[in-house]
Amino acid sequence: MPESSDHIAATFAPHDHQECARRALDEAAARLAEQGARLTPVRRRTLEILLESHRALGAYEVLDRLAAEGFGRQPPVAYRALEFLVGHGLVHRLQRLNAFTACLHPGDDHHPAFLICRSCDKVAEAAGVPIRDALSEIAGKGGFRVERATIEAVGLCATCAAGGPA
Amino acid sequence: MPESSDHIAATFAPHDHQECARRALDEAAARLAEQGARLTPVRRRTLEILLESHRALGAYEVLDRLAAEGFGRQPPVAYRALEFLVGHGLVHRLQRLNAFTACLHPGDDHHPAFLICRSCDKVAEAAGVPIRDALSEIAGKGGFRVERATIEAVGLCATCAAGGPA
DNA sequence: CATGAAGCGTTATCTTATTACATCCGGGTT
DNA sequence: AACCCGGATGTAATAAGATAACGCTTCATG
Repeated sequence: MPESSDHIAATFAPHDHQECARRALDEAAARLAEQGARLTPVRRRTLEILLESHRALGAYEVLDRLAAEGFGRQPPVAYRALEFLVGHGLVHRLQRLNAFTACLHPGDDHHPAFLICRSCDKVAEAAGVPIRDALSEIAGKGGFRVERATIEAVGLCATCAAGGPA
Repeated sequence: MPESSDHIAATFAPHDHQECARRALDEAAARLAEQGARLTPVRRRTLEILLESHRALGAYEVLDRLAAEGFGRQPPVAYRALEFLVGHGLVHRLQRLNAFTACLHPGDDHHPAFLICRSCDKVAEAAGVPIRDALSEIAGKGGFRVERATIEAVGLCATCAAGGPA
């Protein structure tokens, strides 16, 4: 399995995105089949839409796309599909952005830290464990038991720092 | 200066809250005076409202309070006061909750991690530096430079874990 | 093939946040 | 005092994000 830092670089660098999205979709389908959950047309399409870029999309952006393709045009349509995907670890919700992004390697570390590039808007997942450990340790000294944590960083990716994406 | 873990315990444990709020307000006033910024009535009252508990309040909760006391009753009234206070480091915005909480020790570490108790809803600030360092290191390996980070944990505070607050 | 749960669609509504513009107030200047 | 200015305050209107409640359809299962 690749290092987390490879995932980060791979997300921001130009790459064969067709391939990258296809892999993620296949993995998602496989995982859902295992769990006996149904990847219905709306759900599949929602995931595909998120997989088309590494950006995070708002629920209404997703909804517009779905509506344009013949699915329902009311908010619950998008929210339900997104909620399902989030629940199955295939999509992440970004609190800072009120937006959603496809998970690129479901199953690895399901509670990553997110790196959001303010220039290209792409979102990468970074290993969350060491950060969560640091947080839990500090919290624990004050008697607080951490159950879930949101870790989201805004900054500049290597590609943009080097003068913008190709 | 006390350890961060003391701040955490102090926030969740029963304590002389009058005193605690008064101190924070005094510090806030002093800091603003230094910066030549004006602590107007709405702003002062907004800060006081947030200081009345260690909970995070939504903008509309604050607005209701302000309106009931004779201030304007339109959203911008609350949002402007909150924005001002956040800008001067006297109030923090919690992304997870879409809510605001008073800063108890402005100036110390202005970018804390937040610990939100899911039982009593109180919010404590924990030392953010070590966590941010861990995050920056991981991100840096992937070529990402972190500029701002949101670190918010939900869990159970010591007081609630021990059977609920007094 | 009956049936009950899950899924999808709708309408309506709620919460959160911002834009745009009018008015007011305090300080410094003429 | 009259003037002007910028910041602060107020309003109305609307955008953006999210959920509740309800009915019809689909589908796996007995």
